[in-house]
Amino acid sequence: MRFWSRYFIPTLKESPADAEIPSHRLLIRAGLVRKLGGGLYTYLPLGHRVMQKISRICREEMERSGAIELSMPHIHPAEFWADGPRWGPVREIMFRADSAGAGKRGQKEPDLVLGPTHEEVITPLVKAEITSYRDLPKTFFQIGTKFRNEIRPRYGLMRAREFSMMDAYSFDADDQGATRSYLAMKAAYEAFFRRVGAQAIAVEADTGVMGGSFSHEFMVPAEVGDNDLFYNEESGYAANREKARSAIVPEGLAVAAPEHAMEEFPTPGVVTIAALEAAPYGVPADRQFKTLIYIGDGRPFAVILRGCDDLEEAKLGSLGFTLLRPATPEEIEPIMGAKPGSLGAVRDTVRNLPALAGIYADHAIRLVGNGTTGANRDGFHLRHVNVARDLQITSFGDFRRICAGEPDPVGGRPLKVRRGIEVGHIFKLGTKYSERIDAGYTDDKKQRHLFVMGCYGIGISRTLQAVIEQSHDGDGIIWPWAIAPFQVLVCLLDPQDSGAALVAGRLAAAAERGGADVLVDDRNERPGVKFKDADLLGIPLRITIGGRGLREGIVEMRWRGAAETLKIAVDESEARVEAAIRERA
RNA sequence: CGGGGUGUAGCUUAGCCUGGUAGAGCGCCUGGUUUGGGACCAGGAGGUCGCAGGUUCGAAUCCUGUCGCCCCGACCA
Repeated sequence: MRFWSRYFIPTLKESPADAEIPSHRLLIRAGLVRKLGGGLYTYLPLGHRVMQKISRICREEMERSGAIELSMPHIHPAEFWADGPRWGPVREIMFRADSAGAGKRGQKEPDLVLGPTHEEVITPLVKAEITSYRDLPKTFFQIGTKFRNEIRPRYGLMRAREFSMMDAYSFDADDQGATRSYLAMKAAYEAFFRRVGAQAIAVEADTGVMGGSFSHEFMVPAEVGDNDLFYNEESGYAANREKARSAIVPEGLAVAAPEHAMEEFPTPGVVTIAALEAAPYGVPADRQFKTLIYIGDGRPFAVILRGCDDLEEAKLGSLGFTLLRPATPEEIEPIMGAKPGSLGAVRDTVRNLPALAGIYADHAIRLVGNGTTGANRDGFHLRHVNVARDLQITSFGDFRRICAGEPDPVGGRPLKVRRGIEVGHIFKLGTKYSERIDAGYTDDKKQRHLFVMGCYGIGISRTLQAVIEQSHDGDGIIWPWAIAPFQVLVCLLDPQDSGAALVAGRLAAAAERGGADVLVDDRNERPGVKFKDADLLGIPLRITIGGRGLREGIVEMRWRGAAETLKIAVDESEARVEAAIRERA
């Protein structure tokens, strides 16, 4: 039981100017956090309590799933990262942790870095400590601080540079085992998000820089989220934008037969899809082939899409490149023979075909069949180009960005789209990390194999804010019972009245017997101030004790977010409060 | 890193265009009156106007640079 007058809950009437979204404003106004710098926050006592509760529930669910808790350093020798498979892309967001010293070593490669996650630390550990199939499988987890020099911290705890994360790593003997570990973790995640009161849904996700074979993201639907989720409730399909597929191209659709002989025609100055759509050409965008040149790990390659489609860059990851960027016009011209705007992938028109690592076509171009594309000659295009007869294609794949309304790939129902906050992510990694550092075990036939790994993360601090974003009203936060900083607020309107204070003490004790964390507002403030603060803090159950009620022999009980106030007789109030709490908890 | 914005008291801000003693509300301190939805009165403390240069008799205000922060883009838990 804590007394507000002796605790520390600095609430604010007005929002700080730099908080834009409701959850960020409420974090600050309700006295949960204060900003130290961009993406850096102090957890005040209330915020700290919520973090502790979320962490505890997370720990319980991880342990229930069989995962084993440990704790790794935050500071890592940089060589562990340099030896790992993703140093190149990841180092850009890593802080260096070298001696502040006299600034003498600033330009050198770092000796020490701050951990953004721990695959590069735990894989060598397991390599050294686990050598037999008898010790598998194992899943380890920890809950702690991560450091990422995000290019753009945002929205308070939503994307911070220092944040709290639960990270877990599974090691299995084989692929089936890894899938079992993955599914166990997925179930643990679902239980965790349910318990903390977050309405998170699992969606298929891209594996990104993490690599690996498949993955799910856990998303809290919210307008302020920066992920697009495509879904259909009836079919149960859900995926994020990077991964989402649609069934606009029927299975096994045959490419239309050629209709005419291909022919070149002049298109002076036409370098966009839109210009070719316009008079005098009048070629609809969905009858055009768009040819894009990218550089993947230093090698150029081409992607063909319908003119009306956009490339979903993340989907290029399926081609196996780790560093991707669009090619520059200077890089393109010597290879293709033309500048962007006149490119095509028609056989024999590419000037230096061997320079291309491949020509990858989106399935949807089969819907076009015969269309128009660039001639690899500035100012000329080709019409009556047939996908099968004329285009030089290495392989087909899914590269386009899908749109809401397209049929979902499971049942063909229209896909809907909404925004979401990513609060958790699970990856089936495979052997990407174990192979890199040759981490493996010996089986019962004395054969050596690589560990098949999975890795898993839950943003603890981000979950905190996502819950607020999902559960608030115009007056303040509405905490789910399980993670509320306090579950019961005893609102003592006349702290000077010893009779009222006595009742308050008894009710607070009763609430604690019921299993609640109790805060007593014993401040010398006017009732209006206390009520406003109570709503702002969002403690689930408020018990109000005031002179007016006591004269009638009653106290009041009100659930945050509920419209009605329950009046209960003082004599039965202790039993009623205790019972109400037991029922809720 | 590109684009846009912003920096004045603990918080929210006015003043800046058109240079001339830095103002308000909240919060805080003292006293009094109040006390069921952010009270009222009286008094008070608190600001080298982000920082550094420059222009000027004079700069919060104009110019240059720099730093911080916020928002939009690519990335992430």
